[in-house]
Amino acid sequence: MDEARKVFIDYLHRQRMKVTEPRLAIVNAIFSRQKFHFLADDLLRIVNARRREKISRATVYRTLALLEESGLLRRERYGGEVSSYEKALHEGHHDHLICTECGSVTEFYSDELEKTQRRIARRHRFKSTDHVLQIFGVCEKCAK
Amino acid sequence: MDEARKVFIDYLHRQRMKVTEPRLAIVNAIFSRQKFHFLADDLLRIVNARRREKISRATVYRTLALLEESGLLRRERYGGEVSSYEKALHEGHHDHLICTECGSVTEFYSDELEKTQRRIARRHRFKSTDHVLQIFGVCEKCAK
DNA sequence: GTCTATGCAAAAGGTTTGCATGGAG
DNA sequence: CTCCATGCAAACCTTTTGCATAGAC
Repeated sequence: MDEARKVFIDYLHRQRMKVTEPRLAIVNAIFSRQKFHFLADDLLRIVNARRREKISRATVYRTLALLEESGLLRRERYGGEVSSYEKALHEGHHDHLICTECGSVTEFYSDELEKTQRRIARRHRFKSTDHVLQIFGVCEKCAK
Repeated sequence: MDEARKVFIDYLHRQRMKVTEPRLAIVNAIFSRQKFHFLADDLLRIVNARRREKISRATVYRTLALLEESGLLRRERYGGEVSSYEKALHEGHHDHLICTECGSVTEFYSDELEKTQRRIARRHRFKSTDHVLQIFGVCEKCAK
């Protein structure tokens, strides 16, 4: 996605930060791939796979933080110890079905669910801004 | 709650593990308090507050693991880096309203929500076993 | 007495940071 | 030319583990 690249560059300009090669390489690595979720460590490996001058772990983490601030990524932790990152460009909030067998994550969106949640929040006089719903279980493939 | 203490002791017996003073001190500290959620580090501080012979961090973690295995606690991670533990005695599944201002956690249960989730899982041919729903926002108190 | 639990300190594992240097603007 | 970004290594922080000793059964 060149869309993401553009958003990121705009963000850097707005913040008077520099558009550097390592930063671009990282956004490209993330958004030219179709996977929605990944771990910092996987990204490090992927982005450096075909490079002579390796990008350091520190830079990967620093760039992930920028991507999060710019709204391009969302950082999450599913019960595990490591953070995973999710692309946020394909916006429109959604929730997750997480397979405990193979670890696959399926996204879904349900308007009904959103409405129910808003109703619950209202009932508790809670001003909700966001939510995370993870349904754990076994996906179709693993169920066979 | 003496209920929890009893369940824990039974569990230890069943596992041929020892009922030691530090273990009892930890269950008591957790279940004589009304809070449902806490961090390992807070627990360490609380349990040692009035003790001459301090319980070590290692023992606290080891005991928390036992309490989790025995079903008395549930371990969770809300986006932060540290685990928090939730008492599981007051059973019956429930979800959380989490205030991003003061960090307070309010529990709720909605049958309608449960049904909707089951419907979604079915639609995706996903065998759900469990789920976690966290609604983030601002609680009534902090909203003022 | 035996064998598990404890404390201590060190190890782990993911993430962050300080500092000197390299490179964008 | 001026600062910000990078790499490296060390620091961090929570949690886990190895080992010698203390204590439950």
